[in-house]
Amino acid sequence: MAEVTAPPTRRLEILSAAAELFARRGYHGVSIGDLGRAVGLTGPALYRHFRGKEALLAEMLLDISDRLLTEGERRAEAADSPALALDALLRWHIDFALDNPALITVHVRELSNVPQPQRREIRRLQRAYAEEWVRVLRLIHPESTDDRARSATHAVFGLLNSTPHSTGDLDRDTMTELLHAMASEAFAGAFRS
Amino acid sequence: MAEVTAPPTRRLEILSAAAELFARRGYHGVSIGDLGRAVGLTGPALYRHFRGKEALLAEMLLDISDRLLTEGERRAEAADSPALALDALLRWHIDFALDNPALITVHVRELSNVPQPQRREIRRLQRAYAEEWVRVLRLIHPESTDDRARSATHAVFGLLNSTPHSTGDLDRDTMTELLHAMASEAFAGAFRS
DNA sequence: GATACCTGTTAACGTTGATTAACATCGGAC
DNA sequence: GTCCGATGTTAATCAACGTTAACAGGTATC
Repeated sequence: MAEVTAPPTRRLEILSAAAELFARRGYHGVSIGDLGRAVGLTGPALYRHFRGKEALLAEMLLDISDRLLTEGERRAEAADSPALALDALLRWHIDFALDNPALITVHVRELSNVPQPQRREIRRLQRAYAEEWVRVLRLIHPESTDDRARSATHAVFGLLNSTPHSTGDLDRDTMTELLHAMASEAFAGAFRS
Repeated sequence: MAEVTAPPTRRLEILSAAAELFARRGYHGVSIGDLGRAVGLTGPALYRHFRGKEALLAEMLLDISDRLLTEGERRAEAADSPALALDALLRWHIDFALDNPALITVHVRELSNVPQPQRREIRRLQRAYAEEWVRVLRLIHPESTDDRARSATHAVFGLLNSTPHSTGDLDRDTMTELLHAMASEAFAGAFRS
């Protein structure tokens, strides 16, 4: 019995292919037919797995936002000091971005195409994730302000999420260390008066 | 014939409105009708000013790429030292991004929707602009590599271009100095062994 | 004051796209 | 062996979109 529902490998396969295509051509630039073809099916077959194109995008973004927030909070709270918590957030985000460049791209670009009930929830998760960074930053720099920490956080997100546009000149480990060094110093610079 | 062409104020008005809409909803998410309505016209009226939707986007991206490159090179070469040239590039890019958040967004997202003859030219300009940064960085850090400088440059572009996503919490001057400090330190961190 | 060009408009066309309907196959439960 | 749910397919529907055609007003020039 072990399993409650059959392994939904098809859904995941579709979501993965869709992320790739949405990242490359944008949500509206990809048709249901394209999506099906990418996994060896016809367009209408997708309706056996998703309510529609918007629902597919919504599920994708919800999943990303939730993973970022949940694991980010977990690692930050497991750290022994604010400085180490920031380091944990940085490493988690960098790993995620390097592992899932397409997801990061879609996450940052396509929110506006998600219909309302779920758009609000995704926004909430994204905001909560950013606020976790702000919280940790304020512990390290209590003399600063939330606004400044928030702007610095978004700037560092931009830096880390630039990964997809970097044509893989550097190997993975080098890239990880480069991004970590740049982001750390960027934060330091943000709070040096 | 005195005048070669009448002052193309309508064209500029359309381009400006289109940048705003493309940034918010994506190229395919905006119809010709939307574009016309945004400037108080009907859709087909746009064909009096542009060959079509793709041509409009192409012109927009060509103009941005050219302005970034031309003025960037001008300022970098007017500087008295590599360090000052980098500073000039930073200030130019920050000013441009804060002045034209919508253009920056479109510039970075919609290249794939430009048809081929012009897509290649835009790519060329974008690459040349990035290479100008790489060139200046290598003058400052001759012990590093082009690959590393290129990756660092793209990361800093990501940081600077995050502006549009930052909900204007900070005033313009504060934001300028924050971005400048973060980007400068990010570069420093990229080349500290 | 007729002519022509510039800049609009509305109506029509052809295509594409998301979605749904109707029908097929297949594997397991009974 | 039959029945059924899960998962596909192809054909049909309906709206939206980019583009073009046909037509109109205004201004400027001769």
